[in-house]
Amino acid sequence: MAESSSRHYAYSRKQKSLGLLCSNFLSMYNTDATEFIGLDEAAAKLGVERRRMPRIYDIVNVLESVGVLTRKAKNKYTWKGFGAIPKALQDLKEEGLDSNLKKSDANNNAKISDDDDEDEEDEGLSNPNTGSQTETSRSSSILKSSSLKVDNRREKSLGLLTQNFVKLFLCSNAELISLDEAARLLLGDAHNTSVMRTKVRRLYDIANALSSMNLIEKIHTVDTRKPAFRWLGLREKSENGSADTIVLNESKGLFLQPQTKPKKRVFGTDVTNISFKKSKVDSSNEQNTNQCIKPQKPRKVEILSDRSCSEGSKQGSKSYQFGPFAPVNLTKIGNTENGAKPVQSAFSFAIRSEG
DNA sequence: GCCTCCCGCCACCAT
DNA sequence: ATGGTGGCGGGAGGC
Repeated sequence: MAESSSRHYAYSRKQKSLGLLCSNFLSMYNTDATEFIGLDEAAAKLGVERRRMPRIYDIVNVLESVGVLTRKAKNKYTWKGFGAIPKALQDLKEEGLDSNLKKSDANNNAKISDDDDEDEEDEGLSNPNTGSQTETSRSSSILKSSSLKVDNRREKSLGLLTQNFVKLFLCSNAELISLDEAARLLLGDAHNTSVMRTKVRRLYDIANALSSMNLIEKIHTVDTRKPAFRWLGLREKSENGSADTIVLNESKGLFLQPQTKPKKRVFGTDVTNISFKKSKVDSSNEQNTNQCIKPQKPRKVEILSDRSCSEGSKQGSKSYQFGPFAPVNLTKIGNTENGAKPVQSAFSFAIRSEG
């Protein structure tokens, strides 16, 4: 044990990060040729040692949660690809909304009010056994337990947690959810600090994997410095490249927010200010690059995103774009120097009020 | 026994 | 120093 601390700096933790591993995993298999994936083989190709197999499992579980993979058998997965994500999200959303209805029924339809109590607390993602079926309902493999006992193990699985985490975004109008809030919502209400801490730890894992797919983005709020996640979902770029429209498939532009200055309230946190910043991963010398960009409102915003937001993906620019999970050299930090950044969308978190 | 992977200690690192 | 991040691997549950 003592030696673990004596590890030289010969290597960087980043090189072993879950996010990077996930990126590499994705770029390695994201081809038409991919059909089946053997975890041992994957580990070997990625240079993952045996003892680090748990990391592979972590990734695979997250990927499976969003439809990219499907478990076939032990150590065996079927590659579905990114094209399967929309459908998976759709299902997830339906599941979430469904269970949501059951719970709060016609209780809070027009929750346009403001207040501050988290109305999404009833998100219906907490229940342990009662409504658990809704969550894993059609998740194919995940549920194959068939027994009502819903293994404790399953309940705490990274995969289920991932799905619930995603539902948080899909089923609410929030685009931004703080780490704390996510942990709280996903846990119910932790009066136990250690339990919360553990949950948060898992959230980091999930977030890293999801980030490498560009489904979410990690950011920091200015005032409290607390970490938060921003839903990116499946984005579509307009020819302009300026409009970062979030298009969750056929779901009536759920996350699109007008600029009607919502009531800034981000799950408990008062994120009044947010400003863009760049990734820390390859932040060689970009400390001055992160000036506060001011939209049009007088309030400045500062978002410290770990993984830059807009990336110059060179894929077809018409349909969905799953960020370029950069190969080994990751860190894209596309072009981030001019204003014109889609900062606005950062305001989209408020309660959507539309008529 | 091997496959899975939950759990949380504690080092790392930005502030 | 503080507190967010996250590598890491022990160990337990599930075949």
